[in-house]
Amino acid sequence: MKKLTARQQQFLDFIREYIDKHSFPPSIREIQGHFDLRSTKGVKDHIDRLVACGYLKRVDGAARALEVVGSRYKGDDRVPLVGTVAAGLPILADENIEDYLPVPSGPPRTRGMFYLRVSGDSMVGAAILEGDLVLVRPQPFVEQGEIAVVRIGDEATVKRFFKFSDRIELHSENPKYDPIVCRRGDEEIRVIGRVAAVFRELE
Amino acid sequence: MKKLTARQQQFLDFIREYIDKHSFPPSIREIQGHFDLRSTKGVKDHIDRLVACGYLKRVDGAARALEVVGSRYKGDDRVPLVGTVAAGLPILADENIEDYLPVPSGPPRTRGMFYLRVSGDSMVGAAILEGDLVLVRPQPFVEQGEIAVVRIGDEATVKRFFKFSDRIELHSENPKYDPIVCRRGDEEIRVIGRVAAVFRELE
DNA sequence: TCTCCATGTAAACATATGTATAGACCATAG
DNA sequence: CTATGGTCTATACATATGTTTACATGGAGA
Repeated sequence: MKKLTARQQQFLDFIREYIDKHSFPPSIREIQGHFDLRSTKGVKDHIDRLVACGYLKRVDGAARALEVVGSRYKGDDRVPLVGTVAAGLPILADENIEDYLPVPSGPPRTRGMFYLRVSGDSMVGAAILEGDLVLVRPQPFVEQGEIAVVRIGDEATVKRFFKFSDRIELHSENPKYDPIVCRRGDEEIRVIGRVAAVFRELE
Repeated sequence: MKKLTARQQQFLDFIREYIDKHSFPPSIREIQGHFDLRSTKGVKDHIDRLVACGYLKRVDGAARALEVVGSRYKGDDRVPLVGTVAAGLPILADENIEDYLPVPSGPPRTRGMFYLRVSGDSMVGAAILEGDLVLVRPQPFVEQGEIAVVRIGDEATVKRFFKFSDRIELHSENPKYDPIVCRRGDEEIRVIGRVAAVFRELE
């Protein structure tokens, strides 16, 4: 990513601040006004360069169709909160979306990710408590021992996932609960995704 | 806040989704296109009503100047990540800001709040692990037993806070560590704020 | 039934906004 | 020095976009 000149940085900063304040991007003439320019051309030049360098994206011709690259200022680092784990399916249906929440620490890819509220105390050993939100990255397989959201029959739960040649084991992180062992022919288990993060509000 | 009709809700939802996807709001004609309308008037009517009911804000006449009310889609629900607890002060200096992160579950007031990275394992019993981010709401006092960020002399730590007539006790949630007891005349303790939430990325 | 209201069509219209052409100024690298 | 690129003025133009007037439809409730 090419280095920006001081001036270019000023333009980018202004666009960011404007979006922060208004929640939509500025028009070219508004930028022009902010920098006290007599022509829109200068602004256009800067925007074109910021786009060329990858700091901005835009839709040509459309009004205020600017997007600051770098996720922090993009809308789609929000993911839906789709329901409660172990609350039965379908957990991924659109109608189940309770809210849209942002993801702290803009992760590399939020695409497709979603939050799920945890019920039960089976993962306290992993510092995941009842009521916590887990951020789920959907994927069909997880690494040995990773914390996953899995579907068992009609229910979704959070467990530590182990796969062996002849069976799958789902371990709770709570001595109160025994591992769930699943062999061929048993009720079907499907991995929904990996738990990428945990969020908890206190009180 | 007046209840919305199903149709109005659809329009609001679409605007949200559009912003999520593009990071800037749709134009009236884009909304029109999405709902397969033959006229822009219907859209205008809906937007006017959504504005009247307080679900949207907008700048009249300006292109794409829509804002979904509820802050969730506004930029300013971000709070700074200012450093690491127990890493020494000053933790609130501007120069210490490492990043700006969003707060899931749009809390009532993010104003003044900030994230702090936890070092050490003294709060594992409260499911707060090394490396977690704690969201801190600055306040000079906390309730009995609440988890607080406190400054002891030159250092900031996360502890459970108890105040008695003659002393203050700071309890770890880890049997390895004894409570810190502080009486008048001892090193000064100052409450920086209450831990309002915890965020952890796995791996 | 009649009215009201949410919803929509149709067609202009006004203006907000992006784009283009032509050229100037200036610092800096070659 | 000379060329290049970054920055900007001036002006005009094209079009994307919001606004408005007039009227139609269909369901819910008085």
